[in-house]
Amino acid sequence: MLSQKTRYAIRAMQHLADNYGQGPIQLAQIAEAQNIPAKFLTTILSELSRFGIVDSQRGKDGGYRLAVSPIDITYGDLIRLMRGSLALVPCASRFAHEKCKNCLEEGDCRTRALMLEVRDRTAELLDGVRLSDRIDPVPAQVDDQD
Amino acid sequence: MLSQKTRYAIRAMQHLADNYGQGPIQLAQIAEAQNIPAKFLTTILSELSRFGIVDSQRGKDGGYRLAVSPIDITYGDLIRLMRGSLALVPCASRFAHEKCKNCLEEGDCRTRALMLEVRDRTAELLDGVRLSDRIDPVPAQVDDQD
DNA sequence: TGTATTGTCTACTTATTCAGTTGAGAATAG
DNA sequence: CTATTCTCAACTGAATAAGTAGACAATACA
Repeated sequence: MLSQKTRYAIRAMQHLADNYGQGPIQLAQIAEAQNIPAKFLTTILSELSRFGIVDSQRGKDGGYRLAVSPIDITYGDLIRLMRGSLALVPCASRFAHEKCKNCLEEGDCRTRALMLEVRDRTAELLDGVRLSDRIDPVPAQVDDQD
Repeated sequence: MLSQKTRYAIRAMQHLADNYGQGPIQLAQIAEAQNIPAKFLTTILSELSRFGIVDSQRGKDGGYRLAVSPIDITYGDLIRLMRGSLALVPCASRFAHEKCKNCLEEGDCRTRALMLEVRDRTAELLDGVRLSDRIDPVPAQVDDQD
């Protein structure tokens, strides 16, 4: 699961993408529109700013804007940035690869091939959609069946 | 990421699958072969037993065995059992669907469609491989690039 | 110059989850 | 009836997540 913080970051970035090229957007406005606790959002936006993916401006009429065109930011980028990896297990990560603790040797691992496949396919999907893409919302789920 | 407990559960189940039809396997043996803390494994196996996916037998020469043929257990089943869901966000889960906390209305959600696609594709892969399948291990990763 | 505004940063706090242990108990074989 | 093996509830300690507090820095504008 994505953490709450990652989800907030995604929504904040969508908000900035929707207002790209329109001058700085204030934190308070994002917080309200996206239903994110304002104080927590400061942590998140400062972090994104340190990552260099948003620019910030202080003082009157200050705020935040994307540092990069929304066409150049994928959902995969955002999740990797906030969470470190798209993979289900450390040994199946491609950018943050490390040995799974207490596991057998990687060469003997019975699931790594499958986990790599899942991570690759997930990356393909998440890197295929950009912040500039308008995604049609799917109707809310009614049934309760995963 | 999968929790350590989920990863232990998967390895324990693989061990039982490898010894399917050969009488009960003792916890201590699984723990040693799979490098899992024995006491923790009791918690895990008892849980799996309560789920009805393994049978246990107490007393001398007791142990555990799969309650179901390994051909009828997929990796997706195991992860869902231990983690509750394959999805990246609660609202994209199909079997454990619930609203994401502090989110916008589902009908307005900009990422749900994408998250549903990821979860469906992940499920397809994970439910396509069974405990009975012998997966060829992938050579250990050398480079560090996810 | 100075004051209101808006973001930055470090350091908490509090809640939750994870990982694992303890220890008493119950079934079974012999 | 005893040794073995699983069962179960409760507990602990560590890590992570989620969020808050509050002092500080930059900027605009008067």
